[in-house]
Order: sequence, then C-alpha cells, then structure tokens
Amino acid sequence: MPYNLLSEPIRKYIREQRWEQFRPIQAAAIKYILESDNNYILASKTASGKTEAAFLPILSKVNFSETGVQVLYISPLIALINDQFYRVEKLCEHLDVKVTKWHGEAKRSQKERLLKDTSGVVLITPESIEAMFVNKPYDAKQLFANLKYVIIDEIHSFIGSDRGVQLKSLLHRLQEINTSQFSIIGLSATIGDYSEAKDFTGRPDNTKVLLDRSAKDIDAYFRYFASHASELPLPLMKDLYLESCNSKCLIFPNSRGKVEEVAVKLLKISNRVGGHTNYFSHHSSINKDTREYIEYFAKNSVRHHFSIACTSTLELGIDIGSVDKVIQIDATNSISSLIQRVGRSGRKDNKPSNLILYATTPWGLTQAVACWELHQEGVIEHPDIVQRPYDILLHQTLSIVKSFSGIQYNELCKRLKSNFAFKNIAIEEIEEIIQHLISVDILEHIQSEIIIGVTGEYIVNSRDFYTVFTSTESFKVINNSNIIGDVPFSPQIIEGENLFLSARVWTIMNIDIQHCRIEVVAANDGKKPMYFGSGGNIDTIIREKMFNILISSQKFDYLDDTSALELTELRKLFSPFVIDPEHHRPLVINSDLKCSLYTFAGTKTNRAISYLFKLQGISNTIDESSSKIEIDILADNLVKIWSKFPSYIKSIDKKLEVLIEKAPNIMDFSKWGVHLPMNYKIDLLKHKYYDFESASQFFSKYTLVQND
DNA sequence: GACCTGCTGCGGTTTG
Repeated sequence: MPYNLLSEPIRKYIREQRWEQFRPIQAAAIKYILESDNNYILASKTASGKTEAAFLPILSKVNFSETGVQVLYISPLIALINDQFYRVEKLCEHLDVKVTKWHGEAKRSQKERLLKDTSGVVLITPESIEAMFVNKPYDAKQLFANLKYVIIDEIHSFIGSDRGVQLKSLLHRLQEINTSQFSIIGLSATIGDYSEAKDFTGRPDNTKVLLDRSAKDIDAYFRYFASHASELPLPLMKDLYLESCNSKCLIFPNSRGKVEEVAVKLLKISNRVGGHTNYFSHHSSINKDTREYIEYFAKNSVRHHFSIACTSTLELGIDIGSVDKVIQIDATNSISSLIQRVGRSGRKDNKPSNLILYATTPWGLTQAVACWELHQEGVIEHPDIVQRPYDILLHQTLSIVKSFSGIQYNELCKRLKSNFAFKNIAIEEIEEIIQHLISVDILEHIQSEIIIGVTGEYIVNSRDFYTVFTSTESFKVINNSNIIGDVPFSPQIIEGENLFLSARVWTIMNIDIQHCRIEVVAANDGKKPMYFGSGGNIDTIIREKMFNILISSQKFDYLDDTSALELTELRKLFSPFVIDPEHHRPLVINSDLKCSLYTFAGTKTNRAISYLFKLQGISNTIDESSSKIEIDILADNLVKIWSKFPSYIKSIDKKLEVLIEKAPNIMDFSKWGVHLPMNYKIDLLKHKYYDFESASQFFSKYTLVQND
C-alpha cells in the first residue's frame, strides 16, 4: 500500500483531503521515488495529480532539518509557480517546511527571508536561476548546494527548445555546486520521445519513465464554416455564440489578433441578445493583472458561465478550474498542443473532455483531422533537437565568466566541455568560439584568466541577458492610466484608428513615440490588432498524415456534413493522381503551365526545398497552410533536374554565408547566434531554420507524379 | 496572414 509508505504528516494530509485512492501515477511515483534515488519522468494525462505524485513521496522522504534548500521546483511560467505555490504550501501544512516563490515578480522580502534561513522548497524559473548564477553566485551556493530533488514541471515545454538547452546547462551548473548528487523528477502529459526526456536529466541510464497510458474520453465534433475574408465568417460566430453562451469555455483561435476578434464579437452578440458579459481575451499582449484576474475569475466561477478566447497562454497547467468545453478554431500546430488544450476540459469527476473544432479552410480542416487521428493513434511529434547548440553555449560561456568574475582559460573550457547540454560540441569548437569572443572584445584574455570584455560588459549587464529568446518592442496601450496591454509598431497605429484589445474596442487618441505609449478611449467598432509572429513549425508526420487522409476515402464520424463535403472536395484535387505516398509527391500543372508541388513535408524541410530551388534560379513561393510550393518552371524541366538537387546541398555552406551577409536578419531565430563566428552561424541556420538533411532525403525518396 | 515563455541592482521616495 503506497499510503503506508508515506510519513505521518503526509498521511494526515491525505486523510484530510478524504482521498479514497491514489491515481495510478501517484501510486507508482510514491513506491518508486521512496525506494530509490533514481531520476523519474512522470508521464500521465492532464489533471491526473502529477504535482502530488512528485511532492508526496519527496516531502515524505527528505529531511528538511538540514540546512540549504532541499527541493527545487522549476517551472516554465511565473503563473504556474504562483498557482502551484498554494498547492505545495498546503501539502507542507503539517511539516513545518518553508515554501518560497523565487521569480522576477516575487517579493524581495520573501527572497531575503529565505537567504537568512536557507531551507525548504523553492519554486523558480530557469531565468531566475540564471540571474542568480550571474549576479549572486554566492547566494546560489548558499541556497542550492545541498539539494536532494529538482522537479521540472511541464518538462515537454523545455525538451527540444533553446530554453531547454539553457535549463540543461543550469542543471549541470547546479550539480557542480552540490557535493552529492540530487535527483530529478520531470512531469508532463505529452512526451513525444522518452529517450529525449531521459537525456534531459543528463543521466539517461539512471532515469526511469513512469507512464500512465490511460487516456481521457473525449467527445469531439468538427464543424465547417468557409472563410473567404480575413475576418471570421458571421455564421461561425453565431454558431460559436450558441455553443458557448451557456457553458464555461476556452476558445483557441491560434493568433492574438483572432483572439481579440472572437472576444469582441461574442460580447457584441451577447449584449444584443441580453446574455452574460463574461467574455475575455487572454494572451501575451494583455496586461498581466488582467490576465491574473481572468484566471482567478475562471477558477472561482461556480455558477457563472464564461468564455475566454486565448492563445497558448492557457495551454499549460495553470489551474483555471473546470471548463466544460474547449473550442479550437482551425488546426493546432502540433499534436502536443492539441492534447494540452483538450486536457483543459472535463478536469473534475473524470467527466469526458469536450472538443469542438471549427474549420474555416479545407486545408485547416485536413490538418485538424490529421492531428486528431494521430492523437487517437497515440502518436505525438518528436521534439526537434538541435545537436550542437552553439548559440546557447555562447550565452552560457558569458554567464559562467561573469559568474566567476574571471576564470582560468582551461577551467572555463573544462566546465563547458563537461556540461551535458553541450555534449556534442567538440573542445576545439569551444576554444574557437572563446577565441572569437576575445577577438571581438566580448571576452578579454588577461594572463591566463578570461574576463568579460569591454563590449561584453554591455551584454551581460543588460536586463535582457538572462533569457535565450528574443522579445519585440511594442506600445503600451493606456486608458485613463490603466494599462490594457500592448500592440507592436505597425502601420495600424495611427491617431483616430480603432482597434480591439482585451475584449474591448478603443480609439487611439495620442501616440507618444518616445515613451512607447498610446492613450486610448472606449469606442464601439474597430479592427483586430496586427501582431507579428511566426507561428510554430509543423512536423512532417502531420503533413504525411494529411496526405494519407487526402488520398484515402476514409470517413470520419466526428465531421459534420459540411466538413465531410469539404474534405471530399479537396480530395478531388488529388484524385487524378495514381500515387503511393511512400514514393511519390504530386505535381499539379497549372493553367499557365507552371506547377505546384505538394510536398506534404514539415515547415523546415519546405524552407530548405524552396531555398534550393531559388539557388538554381527557380523562383517559387511556399504556401505553408497547404504545404505547397508554387514553382516558376515547366513541370517537365523540374522533373529533369529533380535528381540533381541532393548534390547541390554539398556546397550549401558558401551560399548560406552569402545569405547571412546579405540578409543578416535571417539569423533572428537565434538571439545569441549573432555573436558567433560565421561557420557556426551557418551551422545553426542549416539546422534550426532549414532542414537540409530531410530535404535531401525528400529529393531521393520521392519522385514527382503529374496529373493529366 | 503567423504562439509562447522571462529578467538586475541600485538609489530614491513613500508609507506604516
């Protein structure tokens, strides 16, 4: 019995909660974590009690009377830390264990209190760990030199991202200041690659996966409303209103602009028919206080219905209580994202989740069906792992040098080389990058010691140093000295222009360019705001599934009649082809004899294919939504040169060098890559922005098939 | 058309 294994204060907590039994992941975690010091990945569906699964045995096991923080909980979001704080504090009720939030918005007094009495549990973000290493290395040592457990929440959001490489490096640096080994527990509902998840701890052999495969029942319905303009069609809005007005709903329209459009229009309809007024918009450009209020409102609404239009800000595990329905407008970018979003509904009492998907284009519908089918098959895309993250290595190099206020050259190289975050980067490469940083005054070599150089001082002392992702400049939108949110610099920002923000309509009264502020007053009608972003990359497995769906005649019982008709209609585009998806790709000849290649390949592969065409002087444009490359060449000519393309990749480096020199903005995907020597920039461009390996396979694997 | 995430220390002022 797992219950009997736990310590008495924890058992008391469990009795008070009146839990009749543990969830499977909790029972397993209690048994395994208590019996060994292995690392564990706890993989189980959303709302299955993973936080308790990790904390119950750890709080039982760890001796908190030792000095120093014993348990470090790392989260990708401040909002999640604030949310988990109350849960963890409650768990610690009978234990006399201090729980401290440590992030950029946490109270300084609480941090100071912890520094005076270093003990207990700390909830922190990766960036705050980074900042502590850089500015207060002594504090880091005082606090975190006696760790027993590190818990990483929503670990999938780190795997395969720059932020994940940074966190790996920080885990290594934390281990360096500890005399004994701490254990790592990773939590997630959507792991696409267990070996990558194990690698994330740095000790894959000592890491075990505890997996509860049971899935939640989901009632899914797909509906179709054709959209021809940039605005959502009115019939869709009316249907959406009826579907949502008597429920607690989350609506995911995939972009901040559309989030505003949905929130404003639903509220307008509701006002007209005398419905409730609880319509909100929740995304990164909404003021933080407003977002917290919305989360609080949702969590505490027992009787009130509400609809929150949101982006991926409400995708991760922030507890917003029980939601009746999740409404997705067009397809998600990934299966993982779909799972997370659907998991937001039916959290209580094991009720089924409800998903309603509105498609507005045939290709959006096909992608949505593909994601849904793959999810049903239990498939999740694999994370996109960068084997040699030179840019993050550069960032960590600066962080380490600053942290030590100067460090012996050999010592620096040794620390970087032994860091498992950079295990595929050779020592010669590390030395070359350090030498380059010295040559551009970012670092300085004094006798045998490396210190931060003149140029480097500006970089490491900037507030922007602690993150590995970029942020864009924007205007603060202010009404009556209340901050509503922000909008980027765009041609839309003109005095007198009306726009949506935070589910309301505003007129721009005054633009203060110097202070990046816009004064607004309430208005009645306007436009959705323009935001610039670059969505997520779509994985090849989704595209391949779309192809299979389109050349099959399979019926899907969750589609409404219009959706089924639209799918049948799109299938006609490929019905003239006799095609084997394992070996062929369709080339549609247009009326002007130019052609459209449907690659059914992932975003990075499409970019590489398109670029290779351009290098051969063949102009073309990608339409990512349909994975189509429209090519300015006669089909027969393309077929003739098709087999030569893989050989063009061999000499790609020189071409990419020219590209970087001519259009340096192409490196914008990498915040720290700009400081690297050219050959390393090329390598990043080759693997993070493009995917030439899979493009090469594409040309070799597939032959083109033309329609008649 | 097209997502998201996070962050300092200091000196000064105000508040209880």
